[in-house]
Amino acid sequence: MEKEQGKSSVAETHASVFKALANSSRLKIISLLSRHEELCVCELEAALGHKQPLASYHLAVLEDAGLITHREKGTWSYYKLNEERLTELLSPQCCGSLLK
Amino acid sequence: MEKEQGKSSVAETHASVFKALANSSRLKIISLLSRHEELCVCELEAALGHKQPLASYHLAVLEDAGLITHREKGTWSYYKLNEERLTELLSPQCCGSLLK
DNA sequence: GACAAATATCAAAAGTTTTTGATATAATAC
DNA sequence: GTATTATATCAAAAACTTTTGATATTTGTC
Repeated sequence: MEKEQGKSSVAETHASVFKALANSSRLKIISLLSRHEELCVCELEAALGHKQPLASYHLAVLEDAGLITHREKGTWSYYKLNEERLTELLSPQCCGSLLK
Repeated sequence: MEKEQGKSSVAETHASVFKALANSSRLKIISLLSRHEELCVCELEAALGHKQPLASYHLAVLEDAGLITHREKGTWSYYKLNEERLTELLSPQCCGSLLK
């Protein structure tokens, strides 16, 4: 997905991260990744009960927001949580209930 | 606005708070309220450059999410930040750049 | 009580995000 | 090289959110 830039105000910058968090499937992905180090699309797809393009879409949104990263190995894509970014954003309490 | 209930999972509950935060006008309201103790709709409306119904709409979304409260005095409504709720949700770093 | 001001609420329009199904690409197994 | 599997991307449809303008309600002032 595009590395769209040009957001200006503090409010806009923050709003775009909260947008990425504002969806329960994406929060489930974050939670799954917090317990698994790395997961590929087909594992997440299965865990969420989503069709593959939908899983890929949510992963792209999260990656765009800098909340996850991925590496490719053959035809596989392994996604990984950017836990640092998340803990610099959310309170320990909130991380405690979201991650784990 | 309605006190809609029935959200189930942790992910859904969290997603609904992040939805409220996922909009730059609402983050501006939060920021304004963090420096003013209380503001009425017409002050926020002016500060944001919004029409009155739009300001009321965003305030209702924030209040629904438990991020602000209000009291009425005559025909006026004074809105106030629920700073506790915000600091239990967001990191000190994030509060630092959002509030103030 | 007529008038104006502050707010809420409503329904429709405009805009955005999510979901779907189809297709493309690349790697691996036969 | 054919088939299969994992993924991405696309365009259209469905769902949802935001914005608007109109109107209603309540309170305070003359």
